[in-house]
Amino acid sequence: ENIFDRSRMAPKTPIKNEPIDLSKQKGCTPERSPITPVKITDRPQPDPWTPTANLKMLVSAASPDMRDREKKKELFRPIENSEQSDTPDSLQYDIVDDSTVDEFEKQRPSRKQKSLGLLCQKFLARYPNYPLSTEKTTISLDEVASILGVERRRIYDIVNVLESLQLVSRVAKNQYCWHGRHNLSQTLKMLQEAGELQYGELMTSQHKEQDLEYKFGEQKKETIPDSQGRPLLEFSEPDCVSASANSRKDKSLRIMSQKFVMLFLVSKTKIVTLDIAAKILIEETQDTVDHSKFKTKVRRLYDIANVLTSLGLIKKVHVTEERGRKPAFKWIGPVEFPGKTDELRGHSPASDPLPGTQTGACAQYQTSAAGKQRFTRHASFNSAQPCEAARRKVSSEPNSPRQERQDENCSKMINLAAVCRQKIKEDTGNKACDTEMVLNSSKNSSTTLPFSLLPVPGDSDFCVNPLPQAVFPVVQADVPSFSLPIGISGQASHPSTPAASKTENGKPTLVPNQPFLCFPSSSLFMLCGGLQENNLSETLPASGDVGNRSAEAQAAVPPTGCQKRSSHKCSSPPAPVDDEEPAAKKQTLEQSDLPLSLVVPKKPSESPKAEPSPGSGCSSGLHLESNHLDLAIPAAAEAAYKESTKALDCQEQEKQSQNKDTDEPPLGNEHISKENASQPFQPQYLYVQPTAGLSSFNFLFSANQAPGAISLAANQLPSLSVPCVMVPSAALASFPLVCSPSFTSPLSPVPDGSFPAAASTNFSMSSLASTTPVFISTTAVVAPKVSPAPSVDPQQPAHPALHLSPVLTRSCSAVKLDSPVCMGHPVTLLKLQQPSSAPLTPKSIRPAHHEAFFKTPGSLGDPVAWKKNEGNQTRNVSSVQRRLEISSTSPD
DNA sequence: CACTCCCGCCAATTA
DNA sequence: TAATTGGCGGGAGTG
Repeated sequence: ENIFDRSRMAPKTPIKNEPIDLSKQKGCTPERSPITPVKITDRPQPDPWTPTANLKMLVSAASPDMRDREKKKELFRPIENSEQSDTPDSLQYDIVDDSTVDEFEKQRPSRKQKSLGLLCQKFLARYPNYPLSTEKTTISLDEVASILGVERRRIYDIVNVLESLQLVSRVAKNQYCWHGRHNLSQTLKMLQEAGELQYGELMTSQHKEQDLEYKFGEQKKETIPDSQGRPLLEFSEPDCVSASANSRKDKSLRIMSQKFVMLFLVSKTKIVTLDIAAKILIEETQDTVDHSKFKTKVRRLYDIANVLTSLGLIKKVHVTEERGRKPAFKWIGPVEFPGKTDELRGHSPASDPLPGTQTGACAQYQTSAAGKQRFTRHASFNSAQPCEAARRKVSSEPNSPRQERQDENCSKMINLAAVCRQKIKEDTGNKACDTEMVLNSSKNSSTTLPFSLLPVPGDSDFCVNPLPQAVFPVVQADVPSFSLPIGISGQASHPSTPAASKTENGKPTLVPNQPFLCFPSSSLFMLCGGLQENNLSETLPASGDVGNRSAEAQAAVPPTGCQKRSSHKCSSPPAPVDDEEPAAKKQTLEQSDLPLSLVVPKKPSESPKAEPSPGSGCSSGLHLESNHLDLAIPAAAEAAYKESTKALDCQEQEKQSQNKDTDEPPLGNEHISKENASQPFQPQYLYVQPTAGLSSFNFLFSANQAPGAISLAANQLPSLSVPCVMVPSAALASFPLVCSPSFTSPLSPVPDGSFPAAASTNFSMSSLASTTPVFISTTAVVAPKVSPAPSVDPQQPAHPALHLSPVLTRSCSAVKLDSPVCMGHPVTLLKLQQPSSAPLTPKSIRPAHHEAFFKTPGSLGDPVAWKKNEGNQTRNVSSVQRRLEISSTSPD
């Protein structure tokens, strides 16, 4: 807290605060004291206060509340860090730009600033995603409310949702216990299972449910009506545990939240429209859907969605239907929880080896709850009973579990990697689609998008689960080597890591090299893989210019990357919320916290770091900035990181990287890789987050040069000359991997023409802007068609429009063979319009700032500070990145 | 105008 | 009874 506060503080202080400070301090932020107004540079007087502002000041002076709000605003900025904040030491970075931006914002607190999503981010920023087992953080509602400058009511909104996912649990009045995401995957799994039971039926029976959902929400209702309500309820009802009191609670936001999440997990497409969700959630009301009630439900869903978005579990999208476009949310969190892991199973309380597992969750729950309370209401999982038992049993503290969890995470990650690999292989073998399908198969026969299914790595958690089946939609095996976050890969290589052992479950076959990367959807990542080593079938080293560029980019990036976000400076904003927002609104990222290691800012602004190779189209264009390998795995990674790192070299790397941050720009990867030993050189991919404009596409650029290294399946991607692959975000989400195929001449026109300059790496997205969806397949380009009206027939696999058009699907299977990757653009490209690099926003325009950021704002001054907390740094970075993006995007 | 969703009243629960 | 929670919906901000 303190941390950001400072930064915040500083800035604001000058103006409003001063008068206020006194008062503020009292309650809110004591922390401030330490603050030194570091960068205030700008902060200056902010802005001319508008009359309103003045008024506010006065008011605030008079009323504490106002002050609080003010604070919020202020804090607001800092918040971005939030995620990472837990480790907060280094925070400074923000400062720099803030001034400009902040001021604006400050001045007129737009509604957005007050949004629940933002608030949630701030909230999340305060706590580590993967808290150490030992530490248990308790959250005081009052405290948080005051710190964040909001009314307590709002905190409840956030906490209730978090509670539904077991990120927190209520310990006592006004007291919540922060668990972090350790249990998230388990929780999700439980929800998924519950969801299948409840909703699944529908689905299975009706297959389409989802289709319907997105397609026709209403119709669906009909079909499902009965089933829906009831089953859902069950789940929702905690009763199992102790239903006792629920009246009110039943409706509670938390239950709604769980149901909402269940819908995503059950959904094939992973896309749920608001109205459908509302209808489903109204359950009982099915019949009489009051309009008002519906409206209310929708409002609540927005609340929930905002929180989930902040967690990086979903993102806003629009589904275009016949009727028009509807707001919808897409699940970008982990998708498959292969149940397998023991833990996941969860049900068996006793069995769990790890506390972390469900049981663990339960335990925590209990523990936290131990005292008493509400868990009854909370636990809505069906499994509750077991849980209870478990809980009771488990009185053990959460802590221990946590640690284990972390380990688990690591292992999980590893597993994932393994899985991924396998998948890849499989995919390669067949169509990825198929595999996916299979995986998913459970539910949908319909071809959903192949990719959609994939587990997304939003968080490490996701990764965590061993996906037995997990398939990566990835194209082919191409790259077998995704480098996972280093840690992982490293681990893989090093047996020593415990994780590895654990991982086993998923697949024994972990290959060291094989790392996978999970991308959080939002940002750009560089992935390092040992391409060379492996041959990525797909990844072609882009030999050509592209390659070079990419290489350059790599070089540039890596270094930065190496720094990892730790270097915050690099900060490429990970598509922080804002960015996306423009497009989809935001993912906010939860991920942010994650270690996205390689996040690249989309914005072209300049890549601060990269610059050395300014030319490199990629870098320049994309801005890749920082990034680091780790990234791949998101949050988990972090956790894993820490621990694993130790085991591995990661730490060292990080540190080094950190150290280097500033210094070494290029080569980060190498360093890392070396350290890892596992891979000398990792091919890197850059994943570019969809910018606002491009929301739908994701690009992956191969960074590596190594040309020959990759042997694609010969043909696989031949067609694409472009080094980059665009993937529809949707697809991407599902896929962890994307490979850039070849190098080919840069300029070679892309079929679609979509990438004019593909070669150059600079995408001019503009071309893309055209709504036409572009598919890039090695072999063929498929024109996606939108099939708006899916055949209702359940049998037919009509895909929801959203997903790839059926064609794709098919094509995938068909085509895919050839091309490793199927790129479908999901639905229509809604947001492509802007090229990522696109128009800089005014803010973005200013290079100076960015650089500053990158350089590290706060840090500029002292890198050292940063270094202190490595872990933190990462986070910080991310935050920074976000920030950047935000700034850049915001204008939009 | 539609979509979002902030705000905060006020009831249900708890302490 | 007071405080804490949190449902709920008016209505404002955005696009």
